[in-house]
Amino acid sequence: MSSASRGEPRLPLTRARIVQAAVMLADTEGLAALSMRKLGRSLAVEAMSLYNHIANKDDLFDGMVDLVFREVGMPPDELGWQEAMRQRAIAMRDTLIAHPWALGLLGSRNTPGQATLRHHNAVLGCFRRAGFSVALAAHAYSLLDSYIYGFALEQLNLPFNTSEEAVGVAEALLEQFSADQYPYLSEITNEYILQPGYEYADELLFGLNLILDGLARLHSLE
Amino acid sequence: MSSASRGEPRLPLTRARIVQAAVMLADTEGLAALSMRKLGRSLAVEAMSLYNHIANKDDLFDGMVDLVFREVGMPPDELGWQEAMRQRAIAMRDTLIAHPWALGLLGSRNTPGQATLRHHNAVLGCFRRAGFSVALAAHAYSLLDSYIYGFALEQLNLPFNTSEEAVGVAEALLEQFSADQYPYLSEITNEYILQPGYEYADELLFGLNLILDGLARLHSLE
DNA sequence: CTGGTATATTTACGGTGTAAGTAGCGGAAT
DNA sequence: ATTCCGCTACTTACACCGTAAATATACCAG
Repeated sequence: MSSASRGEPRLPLTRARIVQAAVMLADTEGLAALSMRKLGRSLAVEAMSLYNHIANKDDLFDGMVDLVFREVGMPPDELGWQEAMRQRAIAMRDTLIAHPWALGLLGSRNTPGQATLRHHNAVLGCFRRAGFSVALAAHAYSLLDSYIYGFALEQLNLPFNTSEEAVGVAEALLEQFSADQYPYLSEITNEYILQPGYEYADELLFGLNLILDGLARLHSLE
Repeated sequence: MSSASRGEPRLPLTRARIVQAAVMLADTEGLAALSMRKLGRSLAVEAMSLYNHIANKDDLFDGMVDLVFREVGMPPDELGWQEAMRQRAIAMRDTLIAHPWALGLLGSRNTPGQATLRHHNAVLGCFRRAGFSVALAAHAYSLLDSYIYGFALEQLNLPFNTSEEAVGVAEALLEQFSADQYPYLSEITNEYILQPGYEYADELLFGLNLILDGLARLHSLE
C-alpha cells in the first residue's frame, strides 16, 4: 500500500523466472556452481523458497533443457530437406556451445518435455514430407543427431576456443612428447592445426555435407 | 611379523588399485555415488588414505578415463582402413556403454593421458598409411569420433535397454499425447520402434557404413 | 634398538540438497 | 472490520560431500 497502489513491490517468483535465472547462472559460472543457495541469492530469495515452484533440482534441470530446445527452433520447410537440416544442425550446435552444460544434462533427463517432442516431430516430418521412407527417416534422424551431439561434445572438450589459443595449446602439447613418440599426432598438429586460419568449429560442415550427400544418394535409390 | 613372515597381510594401496576400484564403483553405482568415503570403504581404508596416492578427485578421474581408453585398444592394421575403423568404432561404442560415466568425464579432462594420445596417434596413422592426405585424415578423424561419441551419448540416453523395455516406454509415450499432436513421432514409434527385433544399438552400423563409404569416395578422388 | 620415512587415521571446515516446521501476507467470507 | 484460509517465503536441521591439517602407526636402514 505504501510503495505503489497496485504495482508489484517485488515481482513474484515463478517457475519460468527460476529456470531462466538457473540457465544464466549455469552459463556464466558453470553447472557445478549452480546450487540452490546461489540460485536463490541471484533471485534475492532464500534457497528453500524455490521449492514452492519446482519439485527438486532434477525438475529444475528438466526446465532448463526444455528452454534450450525451444531456443533451437526449426528453419522453414521451404528450403528443402538438405538446407533445412543443414541450418538445423548449425543452430543446434551453436545452442549447445552457448550452453555448455546442456549436453551433459540431456543424458540424465527421461521426461522428454514439450519442446523436445515438437523438435523431433518437426525433423521427422521434414524427412517424411521430402519422400523419405519411415525406416530411412529413422536412420537419418539417428545419424544426424548423433553427429551433431558428438561434434558439440568434441568442440566443448577442446582446451581452446580461439585460433590463437589453439596455437599455444598445440605447442605446449608438442613439447610434452618427442615427435617420434606420436609421429602422426605431431604431423597433424604441425601441418594442420597450427596452420593459420584453423578453426575446429568449421569442421562441422565437412561431416554435415558428407552425411547429407550420403542420405541424398540413399534417398534417390528408394 | 605375526601373520606372515614376508607376505602382505593386506595388499598395499596403489594408484592403480584405487583407480580400478573407482571404475568398478562407478560402473555399478553410478558416478554420482562415487565418493571418496565410499571408495575408501570399498578398499577397506579411510577416505583420506587415498590422498597418499592420488592428488585429488580430478586426478582420480584422469586415471579412470585413461583406463577406459586403454580398454578400447586398436584392431590390427592389416584389415585395411575401412574394416579397422569399423571395428574400432564398435569397440569404442561398446566401451563407452559399458562405462556410462566415461562420456561425461571425457569433457572435463584437459590432460590427455598416455593411452589417449596413443589411441589418437594410431587412428591418424591408420588413415595416413592408407594414403589419406593430412587434411582428409583430420576431417575423417573428427567426423568418425563425433559420430561415435554422439551415438554412444544417444544410446545411453535412451530410457530403455532391451527391445522389450522399448515397447513399454514407447507405448507409455504414445499415451501421453494424441496421435495428431506429434504425427511423425507417432508414426515412427508405431511403424519402426515397436516393430519386433528393433534394437537401437544396431543403428550404429547404418551411419558407420554411410560415413566410411563417403570417406572412401573422397579418398578415391584425391 | 633408533631414527626416518611413508602410509593410514582422526578431526575439522565450509559446502551441498532438501525435509520439516514456522511466520507473514493477500484475498474472500462472515 | 474481522476472521480465516491458502500460498509463499523463511529458518532450522540433517546427512553427506571434498579435502586441509595434524596426528598416529608401521616398516626398513643403520
